Amino acid sequence: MSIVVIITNMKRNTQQRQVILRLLSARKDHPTAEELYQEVRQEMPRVSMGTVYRNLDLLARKGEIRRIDGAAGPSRFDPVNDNHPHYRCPGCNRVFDLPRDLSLERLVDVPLLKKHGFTTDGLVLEVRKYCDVCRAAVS
Amino acid sequence: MSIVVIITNMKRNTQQRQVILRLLSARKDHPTAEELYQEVRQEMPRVSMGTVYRNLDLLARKGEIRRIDGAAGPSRFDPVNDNHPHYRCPGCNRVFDLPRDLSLERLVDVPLLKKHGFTTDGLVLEVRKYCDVCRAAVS
DNA sequence: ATGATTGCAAATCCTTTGCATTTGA
DNA sequence: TCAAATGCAAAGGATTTGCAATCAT
Repeated sequence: MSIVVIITNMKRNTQQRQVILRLLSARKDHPTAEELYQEVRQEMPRVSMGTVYRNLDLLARKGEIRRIDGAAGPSRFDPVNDNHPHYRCPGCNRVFDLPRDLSLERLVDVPLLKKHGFTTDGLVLEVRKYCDVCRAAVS
Repeated sequence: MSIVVIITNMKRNTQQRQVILRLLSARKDHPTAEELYQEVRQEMPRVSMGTVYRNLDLLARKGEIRRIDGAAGPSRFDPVNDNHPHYRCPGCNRVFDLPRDLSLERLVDVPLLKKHGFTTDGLVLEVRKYCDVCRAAVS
């Protein structure tokens, strides 16, 4: 049994935070912090990268936006060059293969994707689950 | 029309390369370069991080292993906090939403995942396709 | 008033790279 | 032999952080 308390203070609705959120929301693609910084700078020339990063992180942890990068932290490597799906342990952040019966083809409608012109090559599917070690640690 | 030539020299089967590949293959999880480096160092104390990185990169580009990190490059942010799937353009590396009719539920067998204890929260599904801008540029 | 947030700069983390030396084919 | 690959150390890009000043409540 474990109780997780997420402390996400965000007590002030600053100019910077509003502008960052507004500009991010106005975009159809999904910009990097740097790209957003350049845009924010147009209307707030004195804003700093630190502020952009801090706010994006805060908003993401509060659940108002989402950070999209399979990778939390450094790159990981798989000896098998294949599109098989992975899961990441929220505890230790390590990555593992899904059990063999949960193959990509069984989990994902690959033909439908192909019909729409998306390549299944380089496909990324990552889900989450506590690994055995971390599960044991909290029980 | 564009012809892509991938030049991946790898003319020598060095001690370092063999050890790196053997140790990576022996693992069930998917280690970072740093984790692998620590392991390689046990049997090759003089190996350098540069060599580990260079070999992992070489092996990945040759297709013998796979680099797994949704993120090529810096983090990207999505104003919608939601599990919707994305595609990445191989040309400009930007990230976009899939068309609405390709919803997560339509593409992925979420119930099957849940039945196996995987959380669909924080799920990452990323496919590839050239964006309109890059498609126009090569045609 | 006062504590959250900022700008700034330095620090940190991960990764790549230049170069002289070593080594596998 | 001799280019590929290494070790080392320095550079690079992305992100975080310490701190004094500022600003929202």
